[in-house]
Amino acid sequence: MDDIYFPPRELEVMSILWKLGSATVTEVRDELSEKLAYTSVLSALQTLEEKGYVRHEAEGRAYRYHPTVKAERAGGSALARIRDAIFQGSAERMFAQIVSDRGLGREELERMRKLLAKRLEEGR
Amino acid sequence: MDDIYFPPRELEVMSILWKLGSATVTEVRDELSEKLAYTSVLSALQTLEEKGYVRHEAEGRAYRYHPTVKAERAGGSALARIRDAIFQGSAERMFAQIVSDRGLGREELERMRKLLAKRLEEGR
DNA sequence: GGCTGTCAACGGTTTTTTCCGTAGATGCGG
DNA sequence: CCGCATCTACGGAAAAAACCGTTGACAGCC
Repeated sequence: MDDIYFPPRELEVMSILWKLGSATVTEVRDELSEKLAYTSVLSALQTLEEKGYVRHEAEGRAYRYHPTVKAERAGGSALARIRDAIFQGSAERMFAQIVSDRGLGREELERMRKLLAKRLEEGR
Repeated sequence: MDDIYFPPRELEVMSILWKLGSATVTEVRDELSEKLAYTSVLSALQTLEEKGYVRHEAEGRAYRYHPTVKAERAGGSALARIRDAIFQGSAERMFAQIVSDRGLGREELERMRKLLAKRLEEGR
């Protein structure tokens, strides 16, 4: 599949767009962890647009940027890359790493269990 | 925790070191998906060493490179980054994405179920 | 000793990523 | 209409990443 990859800053910008659904330059800027110049944020968005990961439409005088890639798809690509490169292709090992997170709550784990159970049924 | 991040090529090199346990420049080179010049591979390893992710020892005339970071730890860091940036902090959503992979076999899913069950017990 | 092959060091080019200053357009309040 | 604020476009600097040519060191072989 075409492989989606975001360098650190571009990933942070995409993260904001996924969270907000869409955003203007100023809105992205306000959400960033570090305070960057307006033009820096604009540049990032323009780069992402050039790569085809976002599009924009006019909104008053400003542009509103929309992601053109779903988070799930980017996530799938990123997870596959990690699974293959770091866990040597083992989804199980990757899963073990996720599950070992001490910050996981009981409810969250329960919902994972349900999801897995459902997947085991349907999958035959 | 200190955040571990590998750009694409460096990740591929690390992947090979994790797989083989350790490797010389030539061995890494032979495993690479694209055929790079010897010096290109050496450069990548030297960069990684500068960043502290590998170390080397003499082996005959050559150097043998060892990862100084465990795959699990790099994996944990990468997964946390994906969870936060792409799945907006939801391990559950991330998990759902993993589980939706059609390539997952029944046995693998079963072992995941067991892992999760165990985690649910011990966690109180 | 001279030749050959393998190796690391060094330096440099190219490309990508990150960041921002400046300039020009436009809208708004007075 | 003027000044001010807000926005995009443009270009470019700076840093990081990717790649490799050249050089000199050294070992093995004849």
